[in-house]
Parts: sequence; C-alpha cells; structure tokens
Amino acid sequence: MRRESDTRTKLLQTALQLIWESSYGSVSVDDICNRAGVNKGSFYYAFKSKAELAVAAFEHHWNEKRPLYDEIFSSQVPPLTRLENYCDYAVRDQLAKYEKVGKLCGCPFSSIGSELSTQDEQIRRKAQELGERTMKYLSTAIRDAIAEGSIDARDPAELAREVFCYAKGLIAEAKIENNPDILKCLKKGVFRLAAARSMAALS
Amino acid sequence: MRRESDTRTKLLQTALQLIWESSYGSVSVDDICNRAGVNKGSFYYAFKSKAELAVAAFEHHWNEKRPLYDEIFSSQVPPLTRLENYCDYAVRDQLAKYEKVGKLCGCPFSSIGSELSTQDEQIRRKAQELGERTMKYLSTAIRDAIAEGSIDARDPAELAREVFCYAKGLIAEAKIENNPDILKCLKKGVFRLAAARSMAALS
DNA sequence: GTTGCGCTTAACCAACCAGTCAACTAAGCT
DNA sequence: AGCTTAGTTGACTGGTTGGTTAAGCGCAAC
Repeated sequence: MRRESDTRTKLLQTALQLIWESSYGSVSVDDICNRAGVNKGSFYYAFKSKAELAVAAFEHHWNEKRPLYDEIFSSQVPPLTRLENYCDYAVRDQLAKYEKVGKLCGCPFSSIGSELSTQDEQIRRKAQELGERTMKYLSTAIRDAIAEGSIDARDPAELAREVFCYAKGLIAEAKIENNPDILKCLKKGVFRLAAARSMAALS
Repeated sequence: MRRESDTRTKLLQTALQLIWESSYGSVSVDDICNRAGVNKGSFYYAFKSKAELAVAAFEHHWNEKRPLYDEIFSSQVPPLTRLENYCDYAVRDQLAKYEKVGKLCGCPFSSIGSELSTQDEQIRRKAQELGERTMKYLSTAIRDAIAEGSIDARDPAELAREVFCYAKGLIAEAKIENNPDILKCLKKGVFRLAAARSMAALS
C-alpha cells in the first residue's frame, strides 16, 4: 500500500452523508464519486457494489460513534442518567444535522433500513445488527436500573426493544413532519415507557 | 368519458402494492405500467408524474381503509377496546401481507415517508397528513379513556403521538428484522405507554 | 534502473430511467 | 352520418444508471 488509501474513507463518509440527507435510491454512485472527488474506477476498486458501500458506511459510522456510546452507557453512570443522556444525545444529533442541512434527516440506520430491508438482504442484516447493538446498551442500562430499584420491569430486553422502537419511531415522525419540536417528547416518552420511579418528573 | 376509466384505479393499486413490497426508488414507472397492464402514455395521461401517482396512491389507500378505521374507533366502542382493536388490526394487516409476499413489508405510509420526506415535499406533506389523521383517532380514544378514568394523562394529543410513534417504530423494526414475532409486543407497549389502569394486564 | 504492484484514471457500455408525443380509437352528442 | 373529445397506444428521447476495462502512474524492493 503506497498510501493507506483515504479514498475508501472519503467514500464511506460521503456516502453516509448523501444517503442520510436524501435516500439510498436517490443517490447515485456518480453523485458519491463526484462529491468525494474520487473516480468511478477507484470506487469499484474499493467496493464491490453500491450496496456493499452502504453496508460498509453503516459499519464505519457505527464505529465512529462507538466511543461516545460507550461513554454514555458506561457503568460508571447511574442507569437512568444513561437513558437520559442517550435521549439528549439523539436529540442534539438530530438538531445539529437539522441546522447544517436545513432538513430533519432522521436516523440514517433506520431510514435506510426502512427503505431497503425488503430489497437487499445484505443491508437488512446490517441494519438489524446495528439495532441489536443499540438495544444491548439499553438492555444493560435497564437491567441495572431494575437492580437499583429505579425501574420496575420483568423483561429488560423487551423493554429495551420498546424504548428503542419508540425512539426510532419518534425520530422518523420528526423527519416526516420535518419538525424539530417533536423531538422534545423523546425523553418524556422513554421515561413513561420505562415507568421510572424517579427522574420521570424531571424530564 | 367512454369508460369510467379503471386505468387510474389499477395504477393506484398496483403502485401502492409494488412500492409497499419494495420501495419508491426501486419501482419504475415501467414496472407499475407493466404490472397494471397499462401503457406508459395512459400513465402520463392519468398522472402528471411518478411522485403525483405516489401521493394519489397514498390517499386512495387511506380512503379504502377509512371505513374500517371509523369502525375501530367508533364512539360505540369502549376507548381502551378501540386501542386494542387498532393494535390487533395493525398486526393482522402485517401478518396477512407477510404471508402473501413472504416478507414483512411494514407500514407503507411510514416507509415511503421515511424514504422520501427529505426529497419530495409533496410526498412528505401527504405522509404527514395521513399520520395526523391517525393521531386524531388515537387522540379521541385517549380523551374518552381519560374521561371514563381508565387512563391517566394530561395531554391526550401528546400521548396519542407517543403511541403512534411507538407503533410505527415497532412495525418498522419488525420490517428491518423481517420477524413477525416482534409485532407481538405492540399491544403491550401501547398499553404500557398509556399506563392504562385496567386491561393492561390482559394484553 | 527496472520490475512488481497498489492504486488511479477516464473512456466506455448496455440497460434503464422519467417523461413526451403524434397518431389512433371509440363512445357520446347533434 | 359526422363531429367532438376523452382516453389509448407504443415508439421515441435524452439523460442517467450501476458497473467494466485497459492503460497508466508512482512508490518500494531488488
């Protein structure tokens, strides 16, 4: 390797950005190449197909965010605070993108997953996998909350899925209404679902 | 008018079906025409554009379902039963499609809304409108439930949005995981959110 | 200094895309 | 019968699509 090829990275980032801001179907390989300043040939040297690029971009984006998630969901943080920080981060992330792009773009994993999971098994599987990773963080936090008595629930994994789906659904709705205000009730709904004993009033 | 033109209707139904089963971006006007047995020219005689067809197909599908929604959310039905029947219907609808197509297709309004609301303002607006109509049903049911004392909440519209988003998110997740079992906790989550005093245990 | 190789370049392809159009058909009206 | 007009037909356009390819570049090892 003569250079450790930033081509690949540039393509991953550009792809995620463009697809996040519009959709997989409406972004072409040419669009991605042009924006990334990379030639078509290099694209297909780095990736087998457009779909493979999408999968890799998913994974790449997750890996970039992972340290932050690890911090948010650290065992050092009280479990309800983890949930709260997670909600706050999700909202902040959406608002940042909203101000940069002028549109509410939603969660890229969820949008692309929704768009393509009936068509491309590869992408479906990756979207599922990333969802499961997030639910793992949530499960652990909820389990810890139950242990300390601040949440009363039988099945932490199930509650985690409910919380996760609610969050995804709300963010998707905010995207559809293109209205950041909707994000305001993310935390409220999460804590209502979790039926948290304390801190629910606070949010 | 020489025949009351079933062309338009055939296009509306075919479009919704194809787009529901894959996505807006992956279904071409030719696909829709071929499947509907209609010529390209007739398509563009009936609709100005592909996007306009999609919007009309949304509206058409809603109108077809409306009598059923009116029945489910009838004031003659106890409010919590309305919510329950709504959940049951949503699940039944998904399972029916699943068995027909072999894939979990999700909610068409939500999928297409997610896919296109950053690109096509026309479609975004229609997706938003249809969501608001559904939330209207939910708001009324929740308001009635509060009135009879079976739900305790301050803001019925807000709770309706939370329920709606949760349902949409769960169905989207079921699509992404392509797993009908996930739908099982729809009712449970809805009633947990609503913190219903009775009937919550039952589901 | 030349050979080997990771990577880039730009031209190229067939299939496909949304959308157009002039010619045509047949039902309704007088 | 003859005219009008709503609706149909399918060939066509020009641009775009995802993907290919042969030639070339420049660094590293020998």
